[in-house]
Amino acid sequence: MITTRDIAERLGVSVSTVGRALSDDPRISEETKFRVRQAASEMGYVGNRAARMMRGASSNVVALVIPDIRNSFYSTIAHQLSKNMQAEGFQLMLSETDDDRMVELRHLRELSANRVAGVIIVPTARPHGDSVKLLRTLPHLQLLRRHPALGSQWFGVDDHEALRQATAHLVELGHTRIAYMGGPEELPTGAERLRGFRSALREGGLPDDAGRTELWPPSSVDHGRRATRRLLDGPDAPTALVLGSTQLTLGVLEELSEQGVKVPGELSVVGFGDEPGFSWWGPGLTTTGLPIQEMATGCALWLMRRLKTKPDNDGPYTSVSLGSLVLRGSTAPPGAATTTSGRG
Amino acid sequence: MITTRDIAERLGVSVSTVGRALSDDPRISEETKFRVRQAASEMGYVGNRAARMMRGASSNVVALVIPDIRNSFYSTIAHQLSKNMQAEGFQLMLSETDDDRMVELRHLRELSANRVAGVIIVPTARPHGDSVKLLRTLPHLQLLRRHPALGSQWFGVDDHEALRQATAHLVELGHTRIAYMGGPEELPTGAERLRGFRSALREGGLPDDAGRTELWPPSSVDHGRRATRRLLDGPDAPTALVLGSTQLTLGVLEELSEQGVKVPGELSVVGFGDEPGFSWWGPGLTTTGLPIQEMATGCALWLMRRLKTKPDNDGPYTSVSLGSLVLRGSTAPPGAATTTSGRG
DNA sequence: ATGAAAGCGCTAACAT
DNA sequence: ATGTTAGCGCTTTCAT
Repeated sequence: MITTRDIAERLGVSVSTVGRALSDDPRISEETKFRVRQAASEMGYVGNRAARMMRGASSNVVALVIPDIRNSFYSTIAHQLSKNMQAEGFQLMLSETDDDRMVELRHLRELSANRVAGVIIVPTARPHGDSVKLLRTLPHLQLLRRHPALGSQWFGVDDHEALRQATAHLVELGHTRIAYMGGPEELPTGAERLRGFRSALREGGLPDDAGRTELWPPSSVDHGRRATRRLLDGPDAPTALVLGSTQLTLGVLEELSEQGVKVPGELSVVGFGDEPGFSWWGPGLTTTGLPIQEMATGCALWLMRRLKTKPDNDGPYTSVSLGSLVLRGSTAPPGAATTTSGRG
Repeated sequence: MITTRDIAERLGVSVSTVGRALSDDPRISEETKFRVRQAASEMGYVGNRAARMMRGASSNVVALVIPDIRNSFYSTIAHQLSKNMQAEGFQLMLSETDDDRMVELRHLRELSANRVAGVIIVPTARPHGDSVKLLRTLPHLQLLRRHPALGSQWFGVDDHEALRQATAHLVELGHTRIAYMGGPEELPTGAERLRGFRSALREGGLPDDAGRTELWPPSSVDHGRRATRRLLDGPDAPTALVLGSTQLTLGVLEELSEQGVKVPGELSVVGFGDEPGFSWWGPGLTTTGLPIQEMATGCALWLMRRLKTKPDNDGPYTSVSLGSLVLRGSTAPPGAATTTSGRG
């Protein structure tokens, strides 16, 4: 690897001259600057950031700590962050936790050892004590999920309201046996969504046992399929289903298609998130659309600004985005005209 | 930030003793080791990787350079890499190029400045000369696409064979007016897939003008929709359509659904890749399934091994995975029984 | 306008 | 069993 010293020797000048020339220091003559830049380019010189960091320069890496990049929720976020950071000269580190607190801790240790400039994290349900400590020494920001121990800077969506709306839609249609299927209640998002579901039932004047709930840790496609089978096979099957997880929604849709369940005839369904295939599933899936793109962009811009201003702005900050119900064909009054979701 | 020196001072020992104790050097007494580890833990010491790198240690970061993480193709790869690297103590850097060679170059400059341990890259069509130079100094590996200037270590799929099979399936069904829609021909993958399509036509004894082709840079959902409209509105519309891009496939499916085109009655369709919604689209999408998961895992393992063995193994290496046609309901002989793909 | 030298945090060779 | 010292590549005083 070429160093400033190599350039200096070749040109018969000192390393400091080379360093100054490369950083366009006004004290260096234009001619020398030219020769240095020329040589640097010819020799393929690339500055060593590790050395710069030892001299106090900060890293240009921001880490994104999430459960699983395959979830299009998170890949959208990663893309938006990457795009916005690229403009400011930052690089994105990707750390997947698989919702395992020990994996999360290992990643945070590495990130800290690498002295990353900042961390954007979707924390696990109960982060390890050491993770909490590590984050205290790193500029960070919580995304979607919010754990009180991890500080008060958070970007997310109004999960309660999102599920309240989704459920209210079904209540208004006249459903009285509504099932909810969402992620684990131990996650702040899971808990809020469930609360939103229950609020809507209550506001609709429905008894508490009108709602049947299935919480699935981890919320995966497979679990969605299994829970759907249980729901359909069980006694007093519901006439409507609201979802509180994109992965579960994917599983539910697959299973309903396969079993040829008539939607919305036999069952009305409100999904969560808005994936590519949702619009063409059966009669079109009515679903809770979330402005993750905007949220991620806001998050990136906010962090960039924070990192660029010296005085470590640790003050609390909260940004809540609102979801909105996307009405398509998968919801109707109970016992309405039947459209099949399967392919016969 | 706590340094070994801080620990040394607090314990009244030298920095080397601290360093040795932390690296479990046999020369240090158990008692000292214990006291050092205790202090380190209490004080929240985290080693500084930048400093270690200056002493010759190599980075534990591997970069993945891809066009767009939202493409589930790439997010699957990122996940698989991340998972396999995690086990070996490596971190994943994510660099999105948006298929822009200048963005690609900027990323490679940063990665080089950060002295990443390795790079896994899906190169743009014509990488910048400087990108080529930079990659010569970094252990790297091409993925999916293969550019001769970037070395001869490559993991990918047999694009030619994949499209030959997909097209042959339609030829066997008796189609004689088959359209192909794929990514830009300037990409190695785009060129190979197109060649595969043409090979199948030729082998099926069809005249060259039996195939109509639409190549779309960049291959995006939107372009897929537009190209579909052109195809349907144009004269002598084809009776079958083969795709050579997942993003285009998504666009095509949306458009066909919306326009209520009867599949496979009016049009037989073979998609590319196998996304969640493909199985429940209309009559179920017949598509080219690709073993990206296996490919990514192989790629990760290979790179890990290469990085862990000192003698820089620069020898050529190629791994070609084979796709396989997933038969569902979207293909049938021309003019066969009609099933609607729309909902209306 | 340029050079010499110190020091960032760590490790390894060389003393005790 | 532990201490001293040099040096990795760079920036930044402090000379000249």
